[in-house]
Amino acid sequence: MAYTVGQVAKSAGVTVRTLHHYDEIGLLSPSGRSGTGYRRYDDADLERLQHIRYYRELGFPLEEIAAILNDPASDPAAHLRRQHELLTVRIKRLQEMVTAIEFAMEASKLNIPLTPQERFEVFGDFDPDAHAEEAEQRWGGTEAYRESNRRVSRYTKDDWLRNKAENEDWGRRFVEVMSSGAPADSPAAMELAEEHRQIISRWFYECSYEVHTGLADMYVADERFTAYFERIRTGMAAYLSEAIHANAISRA
Amino acid sequence: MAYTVGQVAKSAGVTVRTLHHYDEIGLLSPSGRSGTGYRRYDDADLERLQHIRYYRELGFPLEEIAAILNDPASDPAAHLRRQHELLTVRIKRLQEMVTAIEFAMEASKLNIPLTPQERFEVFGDFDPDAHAEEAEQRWGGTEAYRESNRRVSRYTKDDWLRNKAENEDWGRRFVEVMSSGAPADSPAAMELAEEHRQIISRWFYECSYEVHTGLADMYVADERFTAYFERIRTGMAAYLSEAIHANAISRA
DNA sequence: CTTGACCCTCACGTAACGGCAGGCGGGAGC
DNA sequence: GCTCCCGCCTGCCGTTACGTGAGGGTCAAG
Repeated sequence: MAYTVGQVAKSAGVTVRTLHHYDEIGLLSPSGRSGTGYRRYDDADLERLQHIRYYRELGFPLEEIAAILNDPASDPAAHLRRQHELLTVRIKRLQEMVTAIEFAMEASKLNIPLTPQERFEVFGDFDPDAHAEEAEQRWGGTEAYRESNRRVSRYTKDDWLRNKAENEDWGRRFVEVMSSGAPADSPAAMELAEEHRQIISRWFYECSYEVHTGLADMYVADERFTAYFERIRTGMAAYLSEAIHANAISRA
Repeated sequence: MAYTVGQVAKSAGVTVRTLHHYDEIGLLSPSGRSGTGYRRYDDADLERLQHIRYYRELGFPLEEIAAILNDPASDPAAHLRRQHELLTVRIKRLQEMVTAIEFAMEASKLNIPLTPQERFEVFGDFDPDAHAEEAEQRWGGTEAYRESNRRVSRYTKDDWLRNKAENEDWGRRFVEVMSSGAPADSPAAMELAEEHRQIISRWFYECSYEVHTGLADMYVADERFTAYFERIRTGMAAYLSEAIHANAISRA
């Protein structure tokens, strides 16, 4: 039931220095000391540290965390509730960022210029004068980044040409199906919609049916995307959008 | 097509000082200056800033961002792909944190002690010696936090007593249904499972059917949770779990 | 031609630790 | 009982990513 700094640091995923720092500023002082001055943490200290870690992950400054944790009005359960709420808000925000990236990616693929607002919309929508920053240290050393780095750098100039060719080939065949008079929910059109989805998944990002229909909506909702497809073939934006929706429904 | 620092700062959601800083360290130098020395940013600068903001949000140190962006091997599209991937990884991690909170909340509700590993599991699973930190500044000023604060602090001692009473009342009625011999997928049992879900939603966090079945699984998978329910009534853990699952299926 | 909002360059301040120096403590192996 | 290495201690200076003025030009609207 009593732990040393090293043990606490290891299990909580922080450094000893961090625990020293928390002690210095009075955010987390161990409940006791050994005869020789060693810090001794108990289970209550660990619970407090758990809350500290979560609030830190959510971006709160230490001073504020101290204020929140020392507030006698909110017990441990209240903190868990608040953390749960803040986490879900945050997840929502990251999901919006993902959507924004997908939008930017489509725009970049189709050579459509973005306005400043569109580029930064997702950053500027909470408090007009308080914006969110983040400084997650040493992410560069994590698996996720290395993996991403490996994948991204695998694309060579050659790959790009192949991707372009694949896209153009798909476009030709899609126009053919359109011209044949087959409806947008015909097997042939749906098959090409599915191929469209798989091309995105292969070259860009895992494109679920949900994400795919999101793109479809974008194609008809945003006039620049619409214009891009209309230049290829009149009515293509709506037709493609419908085919994507039909495909998503039939595969679900 | 040319913007001043102030305009860029406003639309990108950063301060002028930040842009000055990026200029100083050579991360983002405006493409030109006016005759009187004013910084002039163009669209390419904005695109670069967009990438900087996303990488920052993902926690990369500025130096590394500079290295990534100056790498001739990866074009803008490659950055978007990488950001998309990193964001989804991050979302997954936050979702794991949410689950961990739900676990901790149930444990706290039922007075079950957690081991250090369980408290910090979610923090310690990437690189054994490189952990993720975050310092999103001024979150304390955002809407999300204030809202959360308002909600959490609304609970008074009185509320807690009411919550406890509500829970006990539910428990009594649940045991009654069990004793009546009705199967776990009977309307009566399912009705009480639904009520269980709504009590959680009302008092703790929005508990979807998915989250609810997650809890149900926990009740039978973790012996401490099982033991808690078994002390109330033999077979209750499995019965409750089954009722929750049946309820979720029938409502979906 | 003034005035207020906006821009410039220093330059010091801050938060949350990282990292090292210099020194004590402790337990396991001889 | 001694040694040896690892873990703990307390300073203390360094770093990142800006914040926050100070002191002084600039630009457009009235």
